[in-house]
Amino acid sequence: MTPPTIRDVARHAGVGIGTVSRVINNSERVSPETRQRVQEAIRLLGFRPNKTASQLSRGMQIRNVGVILPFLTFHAFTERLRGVQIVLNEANYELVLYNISSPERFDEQLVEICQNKLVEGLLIIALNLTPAQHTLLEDAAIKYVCINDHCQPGIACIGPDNVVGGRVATEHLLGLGHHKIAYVGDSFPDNYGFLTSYDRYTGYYETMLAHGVLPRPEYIRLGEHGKDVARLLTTELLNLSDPPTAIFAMSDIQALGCLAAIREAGRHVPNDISVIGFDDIEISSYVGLTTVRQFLEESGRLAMRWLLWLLNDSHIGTPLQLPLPELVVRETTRRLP
Amino acid sequence: MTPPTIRDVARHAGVGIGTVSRVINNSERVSPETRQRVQEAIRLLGFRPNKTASQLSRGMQIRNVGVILPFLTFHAFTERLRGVQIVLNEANYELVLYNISSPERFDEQLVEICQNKLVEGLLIIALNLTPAQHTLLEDAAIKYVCINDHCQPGIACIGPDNVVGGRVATEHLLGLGHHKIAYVGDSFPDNYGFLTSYDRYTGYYETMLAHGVLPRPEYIRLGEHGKDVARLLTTELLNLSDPPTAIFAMSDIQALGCLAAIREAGRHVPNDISVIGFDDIEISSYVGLTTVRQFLEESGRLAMRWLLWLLNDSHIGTPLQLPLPELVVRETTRRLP
DNA sequence: CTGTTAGCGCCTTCAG
DNA sequence: CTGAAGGCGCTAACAG
Repeated sequence: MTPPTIRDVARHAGVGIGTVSRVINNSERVSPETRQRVQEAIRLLGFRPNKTASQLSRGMQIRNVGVILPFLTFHAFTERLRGVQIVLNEANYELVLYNISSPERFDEQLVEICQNKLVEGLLIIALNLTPAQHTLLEDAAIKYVCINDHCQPGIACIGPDNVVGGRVATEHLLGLGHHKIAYVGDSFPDNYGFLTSYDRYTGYYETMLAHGVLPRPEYIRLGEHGKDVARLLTTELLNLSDPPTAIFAMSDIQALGCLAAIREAGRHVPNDISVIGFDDIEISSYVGLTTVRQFLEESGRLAMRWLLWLLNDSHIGTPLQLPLPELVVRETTRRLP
Repeated sequence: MTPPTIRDVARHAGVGIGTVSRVINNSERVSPETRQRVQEAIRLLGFRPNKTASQLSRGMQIRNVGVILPFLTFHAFTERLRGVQIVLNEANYELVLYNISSPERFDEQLVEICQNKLVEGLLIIALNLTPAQHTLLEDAAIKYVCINDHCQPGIACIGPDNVVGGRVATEHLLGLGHHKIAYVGDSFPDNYGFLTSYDRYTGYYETMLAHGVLPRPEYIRLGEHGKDVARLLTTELLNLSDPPTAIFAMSDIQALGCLAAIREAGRHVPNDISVIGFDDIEISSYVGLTTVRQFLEESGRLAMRWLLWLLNDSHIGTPLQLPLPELVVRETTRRLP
């Protein structure tokens, strides 16, 4: 059944469409009885004005940009959203938020988005595009920028340098005299095909080698993303006959899991063992976690600003760059006695 | 300057509008040269297809609901967003996110939203509506539900019972033998006219009295919302000649501030002093904070489900109820020796 | 106060 | 392959 239109209502109420329009727009120039009749017809038919038509007719066009991301529940993502909002508040765009519930649904949703033509631009956070998906977007004339670890050439993309970040973390630990340094992170590649963990691990591995210390296989603990898995992995580490004196967790959330495991084991941070995370989400400052900052909010700001340029100046300006990951020393790392 | 239309492009390229339409929709049935010419004209004029017209013409209507909230940066709000998303993922609505940057702008934005007619429904989080704003929304035929402490009669609204929550927290502390209990919270009413702090304080105050202990004025510390202010207030408390043995912070974020101050003062939680928060945001489980749970995610779910009912069944069903606030005991409270 | 008439910008036949 | 015409559902002048 095609939904009822203003014309159906008019016929039903025995009035002209102009009157119906007046009623739904609360114009004064309608007699109470007529209004009454029209409103009844509206209720009867379950009529709901078509916003699209209304907008078109009144010549106003609402500009939307979309943000699409996999986990609204991840701090590293919501914190970027803040940056996005900051930029958008100035611009005259509405923000449409798409949250991918599972990897499989991403493609579906992208197709929908392209068909809808609701948004003019799309900010794609932590999601890898296939070539097919690129052309899909191009064809739909939807401009997009990605926040992503691995920037593909020719597409607007910003992201942190995770290898450098891994190095920064590892050098900090090494500089404190630690050699028995463990790595706790996501298995790579993860479900979304991401290599974040791999890169941070690479930074760790190379730095260790460069300093002449060979990372021990039993110190590398990989698992699904999340605090609890990290907690388990850390417990395993602590139970080793020769446990590490420091842990580099690939994310702050996982670092919090490490902290929990260490506390449960009755050990103390940073006296017994040092922990460094990665991301510098807001929580970290609250709990005093030493970490590597990757400028989350700023990445949201930059990316959205770039998208807006694309939309309005229609040429990629100077590619925007994020600062390199930066060490933030707080209270969970300490010089090895 | 009114933006160029498909007709301008057609004239410029010396073709019919049908051809232009075909080009922008990637139809096969266009000769390469013609397409070339059209695309040039498009670029030249900076033409961008009008999505509204396109949608209308192709008979598709996108349903949007909006969520409007004051601080995207507040955990208590973003966690509700998750619940919203969960419900929305099933339904066929897009989510438009409005972030209020300042109290003054709220009214403006609301007016815009009503004029736009972009969204059919609105979920209003932690924002008080004036009667004028109610009728504004009614007139625009925008259904709405509020997540709010104080439900006004006749409008769809759900929210936690803060007085009960305050009682729960206070009773817990009292039950542990504490009498010297401080309250750290927002000044009331806050900038947005909210009485959240007042209500939680009321729960605290009444419970104290009911147990025959008179709250001491110097134990009541009010200030702006945030971790750092709470930290300062707590330091003041600790410097009192007769400091409290327990603190009830009106939010988990503020409780974290208390924890920081206590740590800085060289005291230990929960041995020297107990702390209980309010909200049970995710961070709290990470840091082991005892708190009062107010079912954030669930409130988002319920509210959005309600809104969807309003939109599609057009009558308020049984008002949805949130569970009462509930004690979550973790590691920051302890029986008074 | 109310019905009628033009469009809004685009897509989709339908002839050519 | 391409141009012209009709219509999507609604609003905004107009006449009555």
